[in-house]
Amino acid sequence: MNLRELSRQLNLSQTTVSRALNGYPEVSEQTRKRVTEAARRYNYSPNARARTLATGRTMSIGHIIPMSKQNELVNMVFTDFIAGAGLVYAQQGYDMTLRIVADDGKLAAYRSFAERGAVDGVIVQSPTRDDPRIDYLAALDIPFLVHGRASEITKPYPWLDVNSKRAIETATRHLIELGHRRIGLVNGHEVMDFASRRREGYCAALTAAGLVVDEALTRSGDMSEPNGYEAARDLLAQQDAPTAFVASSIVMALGVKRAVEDRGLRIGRDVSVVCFDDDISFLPNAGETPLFTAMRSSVRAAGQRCATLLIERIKAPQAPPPTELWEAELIRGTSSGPGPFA
Amino acid sequence: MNLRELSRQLNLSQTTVSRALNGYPEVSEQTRKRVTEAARRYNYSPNARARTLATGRTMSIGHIIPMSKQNELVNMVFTDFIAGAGLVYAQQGYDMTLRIVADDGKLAAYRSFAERGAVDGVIVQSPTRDDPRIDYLAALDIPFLVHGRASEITKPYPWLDVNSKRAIETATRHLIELGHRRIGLVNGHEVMDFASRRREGYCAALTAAGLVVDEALTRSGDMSEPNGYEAARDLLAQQDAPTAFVASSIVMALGVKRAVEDRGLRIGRDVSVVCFDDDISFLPNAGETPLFTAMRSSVRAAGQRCATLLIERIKAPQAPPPTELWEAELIRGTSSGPGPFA
DNA sequence: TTGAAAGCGATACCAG
DNA sequence: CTGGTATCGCTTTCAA
Repeated sequence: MNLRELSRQLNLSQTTVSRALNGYPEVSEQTRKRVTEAARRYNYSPNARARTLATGRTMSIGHIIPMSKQNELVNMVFTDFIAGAGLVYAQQGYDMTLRIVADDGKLAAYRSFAERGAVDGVIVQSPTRDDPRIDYLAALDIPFLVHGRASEITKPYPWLDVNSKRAIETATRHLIELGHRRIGLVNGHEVMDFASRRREGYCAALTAAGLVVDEALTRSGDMSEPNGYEAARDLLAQQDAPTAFVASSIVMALGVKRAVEDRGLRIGRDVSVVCFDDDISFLPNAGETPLFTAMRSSVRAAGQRCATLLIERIKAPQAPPPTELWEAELIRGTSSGPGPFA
Repeated sequence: MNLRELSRQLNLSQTTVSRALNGYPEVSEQTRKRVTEAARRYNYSPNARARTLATGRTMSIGHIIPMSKQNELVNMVFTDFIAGAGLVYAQQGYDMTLRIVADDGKLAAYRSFAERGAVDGVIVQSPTRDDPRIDYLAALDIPFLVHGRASEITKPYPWLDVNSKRAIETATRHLIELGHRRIGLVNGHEVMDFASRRREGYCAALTAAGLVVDEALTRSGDMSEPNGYEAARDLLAQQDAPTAFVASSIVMALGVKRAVEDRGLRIGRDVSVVCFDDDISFLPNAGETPLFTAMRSSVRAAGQRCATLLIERIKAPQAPPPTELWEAELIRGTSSGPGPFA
């Protein structure tokens, strides 16, 4: 049953039926009732494809998820984020259009979404410091929202980010206050914006305490457990090894932990480890610590907020780009499980 | 730039341009070249919304993810499944349309996908024994594929399932061969098809060994760690407590483990635990054991295969519904971590 | 308050 | 091999 048939049954024009069903005020209540009843009786439901063409809106938001060939696994950061965003979309009548792509296909995927008008807006996740997607999307003139920031991009664009720098700064200061003087940094790739901000926080805390930043105590690389392990192992093997670590993610912290224990040291006694993360990827050996729970719900909250902001932007594209900086609470590990802790 | 403008630039009809771009054979190579070049030059890309209406295909597949109010977390089973499916979709030119809904909104969500023609096909996950979605979708005449089965539904429908019964049967037999005579079953809700099959496997193994099924040794409920804990705790508190457990998922096995240890018993010495799972939900205290890895990639594989089957079905709707039963390998835990093991 | 008709931007049939 | 034209099913002016 489509609109034409329905309107014929009712002896009304398509226009009127459409208006009645879409809640336009100029329809008499009586007609509206007739129409809605008939619609229900004939089980009419408007064709989404046609509506989409007629209105120019798809009522769906694009998300692109990179899946690197090597790890073969989708970074689960995206899971909770998507769950949060999806809740908001559902509530607002949007669907999520998801595409899984290889890392090198990301840009093309955004382009395809935007140019073909397949979605009404897109979310950009995990930007690099100079992420090309941002200019690209701005030029294509499609509403978007970045989860994170790209510090090298100066033109205003809409983003929501968590204050990585401050969080790591606080964490590092915490270690300094515990008496540590040689503190290792096990960071992600610093082309990633958040990773470079985390280094800034680390450096800021050291400097503020009158300590010098020793490059030999910092490492950056894949945010994986094995890489955290290797980094910490190397750092611990140095003479004058660090007595504490700042890890840039839980996953890496777990690698650090393993390296520490491999040397026969004990975390919390011989070595302190703190970490910050809104990357709640699958965690080898991570327990359901309060930390972990907090991470998950924090990412979900970010997803919700990003979705909300994006939808607002879709509805009011002229408004100045929203920017929102979240202050992360420093969560001290009180875990009784094998999670990372201070 | 749209088709009409492009065709005017070229002094060709829309028809010809469309044909040239879509690789129809009846276009002369020369024209095709002119067209493709112009398309590139003008950065033309066909409007997805219009194409969707014209062809009647959306080139997207619907997935519905229930998010129960209570646990507030999306069951991560879906993550790897979706990753696998998404890979196939991307490869075949499909997008995934995702909707997160409350448990009680599932049916309506499928309906909305189907009736409005918003997607070309849908995936049904975690069916109950008599899942209403199946008849519903069949009546709506939209291609679908069930991951799992609904044993009470007799009409043929397309599905892919893993042989839960056999897996649990094997696992239970394994325990019997170890000498256990009182074996507890910690199962999911048995309205879920897979859970009822798992019970069947459990019973079959016992019966085959000449043992009687003691209902007092079986529990079913939420597939959560706390529920696994409670179930096992209760069973262990009985006189004549079980000396071994079959858990229906890793998560529950972890609860069982906790209950066992709470009683001062040791797994592998005092009590044996086996589990089967293609539910790779977030695991409190689970390690990246080979078991776990295997689960994840198994679910991903299932996602891939389901996607493939569904797309085939979309392309050949008349073909008899495909059905595929996968035999699960029984993975013995050789984990050195805190995972569940035999 | 209602209706006629013009889009939306492609695809696809039927002629030539 | 190319073109004219109807079509997909709705929304949205514009007129009445």
